Amino acid sequence: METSADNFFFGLLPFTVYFRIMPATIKDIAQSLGISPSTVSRALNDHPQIKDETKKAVREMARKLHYSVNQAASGLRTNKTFSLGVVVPQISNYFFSSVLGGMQKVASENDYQLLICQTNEKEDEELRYVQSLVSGRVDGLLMSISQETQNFDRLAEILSDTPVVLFDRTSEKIPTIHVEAEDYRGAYLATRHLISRGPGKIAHLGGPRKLTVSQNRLRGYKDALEENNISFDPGLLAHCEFDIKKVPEAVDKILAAHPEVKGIFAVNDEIAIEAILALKKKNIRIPEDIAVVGFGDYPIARIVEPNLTTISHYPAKIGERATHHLLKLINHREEAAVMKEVIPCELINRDSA
Amino acid sequence: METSADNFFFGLLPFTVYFRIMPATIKDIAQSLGISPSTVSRALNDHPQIKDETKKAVREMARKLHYSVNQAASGLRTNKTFSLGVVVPQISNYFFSSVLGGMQKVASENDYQLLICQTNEKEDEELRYVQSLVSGRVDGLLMSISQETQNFDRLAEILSDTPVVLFDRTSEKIPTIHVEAEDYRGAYLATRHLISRGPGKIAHLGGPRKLTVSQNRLRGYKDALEENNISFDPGLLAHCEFDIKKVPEAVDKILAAHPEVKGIFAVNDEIAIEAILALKKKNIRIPEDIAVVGFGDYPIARIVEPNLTTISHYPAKIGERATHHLLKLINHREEAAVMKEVIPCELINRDSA
DNA sequence: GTTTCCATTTAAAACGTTTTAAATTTTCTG
DNA sequence: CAGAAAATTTAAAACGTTTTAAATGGAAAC
Repeated sequence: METSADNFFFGLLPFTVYFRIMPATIKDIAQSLGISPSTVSRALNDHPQIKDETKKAVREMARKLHYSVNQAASGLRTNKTFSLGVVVPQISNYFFSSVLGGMQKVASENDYQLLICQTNEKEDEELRYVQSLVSGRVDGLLMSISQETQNFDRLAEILSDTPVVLFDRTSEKIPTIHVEAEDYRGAYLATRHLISRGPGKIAHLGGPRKLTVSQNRLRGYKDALEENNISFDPGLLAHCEFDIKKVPEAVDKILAAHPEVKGIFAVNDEIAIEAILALKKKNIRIPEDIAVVGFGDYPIARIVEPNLTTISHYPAKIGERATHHLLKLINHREEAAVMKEVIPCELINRDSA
Repeated sequence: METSADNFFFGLLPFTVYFRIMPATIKDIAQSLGISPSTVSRALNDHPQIKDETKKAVREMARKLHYSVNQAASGLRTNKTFSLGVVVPQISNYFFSSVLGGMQKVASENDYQLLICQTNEKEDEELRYVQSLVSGRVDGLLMSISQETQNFDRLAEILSDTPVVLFDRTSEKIPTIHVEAEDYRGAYLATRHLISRGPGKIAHLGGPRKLTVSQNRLRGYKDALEENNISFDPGLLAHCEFDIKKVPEAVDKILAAHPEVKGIFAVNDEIAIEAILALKKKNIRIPEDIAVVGFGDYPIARIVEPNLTTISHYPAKIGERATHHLLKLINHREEAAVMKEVIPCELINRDSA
């Protein structure tokens, strides 16, 4: 744990930090007012059977003593934590951090807090986090499945006891509410847009094969081709696994097999932009020689030259809706049903296609 | 809460989700093995006084019954939550989401979890979150102060009872451990780099005046000028408040007053890139006419044209170190002292300067 | 066959809250 | 002013865990 950065300490002030004076409890309030703890508890929770006068006195004393409720105790008694667990493959990533922002918003509007975990796409970390969150830490789970995850049995088993909403990276093996971007239609729109620019072959730089997201975008691409009587050619498809380092090679491979390619649809904006960089390095003009469409409308899309035409899929909205559903699951579980919400996509027409 | 997106539901499968079969407790394990709950508790915690044979039996039964410890109960008894609260102005932002990634890493290595809140730069939300986190939810706090925050008294009071580490957005009014980027030196390096390109005026697009981060970067800029016998000219300084919409106007203002400007140092990469876009729109060549240096080394820095010369300040590292210090504070509070760690910066030389 | 000692196990209390059921006080009715 | 009804408060138990202090049982020592 110790690193060389330890050398960068400078003492600012020569005193030591102290803390954790035992915080005030309900009993303390009761004692100092000469009333019972149950009355204090009820007063604090605005129970109708408590006299207004008493409530006022209790609240005042609570403030005076810096009282704040012990969540562990309250949670133990009520079986509610007012926390939601979030399990994502990666936090520092435009898509997921935006989703998290949306989740935070809705959670906080409803007085819930977010416990956020990052799986690094590892199946075992994912399982460990889910396990830990489910054990009395959270009232429900928001989850986006890691790339690596193969075995859904254990996960489904753990989750069968807990309200959970899956978002973006979903699996039908976990029967619950799913919130996804309109990946299929987005890809369809993107591909159709490329086709509409004129005759020529359209290639696809795909994502990890296992992910439903990639699969749906691939289907959208294929269906758009088919609808325009273009037969799908596997030589025009390369999978980059969300890894930008693989892009130049993938572009080379496609161009070698099909020098006449007129358009590329990439599974996301990062890949699309790497493709643009690779094409520019070859002095291929965009969009005149090859047009490029991405997916996601990342902030870079309007910076890269040419500005990237892409599909916007509103990640914050995905987070908001997923959280909305989870809260509904938690608080009205009677009405809960297995279903899927798809957040609409939109084509953002810029200069790259 | 209901939005039009509710229309996008399609039932997937016609059944309802059920959950929350009462989870197994220590008592259940004890009962099914015919031993006492205390023995079970100790066995699960690998207490040395428990026979190996007993431990094995307990662990097996725990697995069989899908037992997992109730954190609320355990936390209530031990006064430990193994959670760290994180309060940031914004989650979906390259800098903060990267910091969060670093925090998650160190926290998880030490079996801690992260409770993450977003203040949206609002003082009242900040106070509300801190209040709520501190009340028995977390063992300590990682915090980056919101822009709006004026009154540190209440905050300092609440935090005096809890281990807390401030990062990036710090304030000396809260005497504890601070972890910051080397803002002063980074700005100094950036400005010196611009000066070294040849004679000419160097402008600065500054951040929110209240933030120590902005202040330190401004100091670095000024000191680099002074060291090269260039007197600071307020007409070369414009504050954009981290708001990219204000950049074109700020650039115009500076250029109107000083058409002979040869370099611009921006408080962060986003601002720098907006400045580049604004300059390009005026057909000003970068870096030949005006050179630009940013701060942060965001992913866009290597995409924009020309590629942005910038200062890398390693956000994940900031998160890792802050968490490291907080865990130390929590677990060895005797050694705790008020101090500051500064994470080194580095100039990343690309094409814009 | 006691006694001592050691290794294990256990009963019971505690953490701070909420809540059921009962008790107390106040107000109303005639 | 008694008695009923209503309003308000309270005692005590419960949530699931950890932990102190005490108990149990068996082996070793005498």
